[in-house]
Amino acid sequence: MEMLSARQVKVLKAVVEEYIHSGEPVGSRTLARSSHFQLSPATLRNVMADLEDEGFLCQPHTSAGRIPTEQGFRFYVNNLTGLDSVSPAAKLHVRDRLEIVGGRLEEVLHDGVLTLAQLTPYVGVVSLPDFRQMIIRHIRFVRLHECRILAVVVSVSGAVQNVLFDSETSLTQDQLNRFSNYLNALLGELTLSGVKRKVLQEMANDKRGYDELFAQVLALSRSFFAKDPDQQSDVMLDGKLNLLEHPEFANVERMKGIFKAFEEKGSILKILDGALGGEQLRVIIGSESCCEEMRHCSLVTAGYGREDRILGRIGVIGPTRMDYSRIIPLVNYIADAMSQRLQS
Amino acid sequence: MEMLSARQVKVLKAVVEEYIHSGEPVGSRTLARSSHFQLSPATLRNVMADLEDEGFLCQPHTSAGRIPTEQGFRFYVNNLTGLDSVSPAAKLHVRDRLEIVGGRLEEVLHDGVLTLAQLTPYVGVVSLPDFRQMIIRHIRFVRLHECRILAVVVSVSGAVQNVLFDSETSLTQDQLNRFSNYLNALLGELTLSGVKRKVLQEMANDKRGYDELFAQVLALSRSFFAKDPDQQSDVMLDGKLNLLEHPEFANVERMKGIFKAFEEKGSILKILDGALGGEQLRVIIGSESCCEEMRHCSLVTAGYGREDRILGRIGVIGPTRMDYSRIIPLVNYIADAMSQRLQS
DNA sequence: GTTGGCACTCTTTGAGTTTGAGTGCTAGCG
DNA sequence: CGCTAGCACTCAAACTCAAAGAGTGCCAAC
Repeated sequence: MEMLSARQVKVLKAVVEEYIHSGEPVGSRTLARSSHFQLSPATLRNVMADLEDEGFLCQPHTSAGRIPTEQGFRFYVNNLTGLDSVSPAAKLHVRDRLEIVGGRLEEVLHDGVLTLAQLTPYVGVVSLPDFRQMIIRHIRFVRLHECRILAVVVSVSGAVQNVLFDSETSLTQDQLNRFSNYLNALLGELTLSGVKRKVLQEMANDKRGYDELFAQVLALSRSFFAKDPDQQSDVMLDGKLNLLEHPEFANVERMKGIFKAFEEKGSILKILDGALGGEQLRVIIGSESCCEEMRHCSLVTAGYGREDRILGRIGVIGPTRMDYSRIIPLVNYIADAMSQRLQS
Repeated sequence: MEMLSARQVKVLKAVVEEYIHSGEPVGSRTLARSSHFQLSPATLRNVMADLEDEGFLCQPHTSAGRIPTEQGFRFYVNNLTGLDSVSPAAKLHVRDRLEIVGGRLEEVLHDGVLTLAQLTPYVGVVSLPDFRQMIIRHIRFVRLHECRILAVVVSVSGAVQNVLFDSETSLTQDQLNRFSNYLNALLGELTLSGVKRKVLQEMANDKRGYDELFAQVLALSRSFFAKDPDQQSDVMLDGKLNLLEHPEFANVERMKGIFKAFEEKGSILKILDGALGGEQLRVIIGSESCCEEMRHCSLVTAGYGREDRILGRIGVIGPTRMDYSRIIPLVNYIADAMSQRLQS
């Protein structure tokens, strides 16, 4: 890729912003008029032709204006200077909502996507942490029926997960209570997979096999872990309807594709957490998501979590023609606010 | 409404079925050709004109064929004879899926809507039972943090509900276990609201105030019931995308309205459970739902539950032009199968 | 009561035309 | 050498117009 001249950069930026604003291909005349260039349309045409050669712009058809290519958007986003700051009203909105909501992880996350869907014309999205990697506060067993047992697993961040499984022998609730106590005493700062590993390890070298209670706890744990809460992580979406307001999605076919991608959340999850490098902010533009249906969408996401550990990502999905300079700071702000909320 | 002659009924039925099949307004010629009437188009025109006067048919514009009005569909549905029987393949599908799925209420219901969404080109819908009216098997309390407590409520039909609340005093898990045991011993065949009523009653006439443990259980229960799991009932939907395949929803505006109704599930719930008369089968056609957005949709639902008590309704949402004679038996079949599954 | 015929209505389709926005190119200016 | 004005060209969108096709209503005849 060639180095762009200062003027080219300025023109590209103007084209992108005008296009984000209007949604129409932008021509040399509009650009000359609306913008504060002291250049004639003819000159701008030359510059734009160069930018097209370099792959930053393209034309839907010969007699139309230019629209940015993905590469154009990418350049624009990478060289974004002077981001908008989050409006005080939005800040208030975010804070207010977070005040009200209870401390359970799911509630906080749900509140986050809801807020994003309200403050932007896009879809709010958040990936739930992989439960197996969360640090467990405790596990309780509830006897449902004969051997049928419900395990209630609570993480330190307040996520609650129910896991249904069968034990090998019928146990009373009293026994289960004792087992719970015993097991909880064992868990230090462990993740669910950590506990699993520890339990399996202990079983392998049964040097403590003489301890009756311990053996029983292990047996139960094995049944429990066999079930493996393999729903792993998940995503929440909100504001899908927002997308319908955008002219680029008036096309029913395109809409169908996107909604299909939303329905099977796996693909969204893959995009969100794929290559979990853990950068704080991430912008995925169009086909960069490697998801055919999401070709016309962009994602702006930020990691949330406790201290240095990123638990998941929250952000928005919208058309590639997204108001990046407003959205990026907003997503960052909400991710920060949520992280703080989870800290407490 | 005038009495219809046998011939009028036959023509109306033919028009409805042809329209359900093709989606196009049906004209006198097609009707004369496709159907096994021994009548000329001209005669059929006369009959159809009469049916239009009576309000059973209408014309989109003068030079088009006729389409059934809601009244026409209503008559058709009410006088449906010779319903299709459920195909063996569909029966197998339903049974197979129900075999696999676990016994938890939510799982069974979710499986039901999923199956409907797969077997029909419509949206599967089910209303979850009002939790407050379900008979409780037991309640467990789990200490999350200081006064913060998680109640796990399990119904006899296997529904599990988590309720988060704060107790007035800090309690240990051991205390909570004892309280759980005590409370569970109390619950007979009671619903959650029944338990609530009983607890409040006992508190009022505190003739047993001397019993320390009992007093504490009551105090905790009060905190718990203050929280009141007021999410009450809820609906699950599946297969929303199916609707996009129907030509009548190619219109983006109309689609938007329907999806909006889906998003705020309250309105769907109201349609489903509204006037919970408890008929086994119910067909709601177009504006009969009294929901503006659902004007172009029909619902076919059947009640499911245990023995004589209807817990909720399951069925499909589709265009008014729905294949009623196939859908009605299918919905009935699935509701029955689910009820049986819940029985066991 | 039923039917054939006919005039009429209205949508749909496609071809042809116009309009307008926008481009590329070139010659000329400072 | 960079910038600009002008001009020819392109193409999509909008519009008009006519023809085709589906269907109706009505009337007279069987």
